[in-house]
Amino acid sequence: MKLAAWNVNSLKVRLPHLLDWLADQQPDVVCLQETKLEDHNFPQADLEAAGYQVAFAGQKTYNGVALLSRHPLSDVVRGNPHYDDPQKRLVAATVAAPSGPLRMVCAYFPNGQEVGSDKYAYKLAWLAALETWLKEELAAHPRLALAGDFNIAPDDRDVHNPAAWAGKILCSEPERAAFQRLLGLGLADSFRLFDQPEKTFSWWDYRMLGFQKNQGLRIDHILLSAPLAAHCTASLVDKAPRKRERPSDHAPVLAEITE
DNA sequence: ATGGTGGGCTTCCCA
Repeated sequence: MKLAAWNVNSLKVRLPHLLDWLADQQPDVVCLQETKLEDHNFPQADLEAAGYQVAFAGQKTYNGVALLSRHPLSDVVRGNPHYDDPQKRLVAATVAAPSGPLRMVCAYFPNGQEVGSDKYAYKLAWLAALETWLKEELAAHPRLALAGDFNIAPDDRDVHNPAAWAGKILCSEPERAAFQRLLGLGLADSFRLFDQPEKTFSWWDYRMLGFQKNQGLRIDHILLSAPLAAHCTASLVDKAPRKRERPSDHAPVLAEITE
């Protein structure tokens, strides 16, 4: 089983990249963020033709998430039942994986813009509500994965220049504490289950030649509940799509789980 | 401290 998460920064623009990447990698489940499409514009036929069932929650201009699965999807939930949010950031579904049902939660965490701003307060409130909901989801679904753009670099290892980013948005202590609370629910950061190359990131600013200089952050994650983490055999960032022309500013992340 | 780039119902907002 190959699970993936990718912030595509406009599915309309990135659909060709996504279709190429699906053909290359053949992931079983993919969580997409920043689709920026209303539901009636979602490219369902193209993705079904590529072999994927889809579930999505989108809106115009901003946000938008989608789940793709080669196995049947059921029990789709859009948004957090504990947090009435006009911003489309969450979609969850149960995947009928060969090894048994897998609860997949696709998330686009708020960016927060700047520590102390209104958007930062929203981010922290959203994180608290996510924790409340996930506790219930985990109780109901022991085999659960939370994947997406967390907009949190959990550790200084996940930051190209920790001194410059210290206390800043995506790296602040309250954000990192919220990430640790998610782990405290019984989730593991799949990437850190393995030895990893230093300076592995998943997002690079379009500006200042960020990618060329590898000035990035690791903010896209796949968290696994214990029964899944126990069977995880690999977790990595696939930088290849970020090297293409007109790329998303994020690279896809992957986790493999033995059947 | 600023600004660089990119996407979007664009002349600003969000990342």
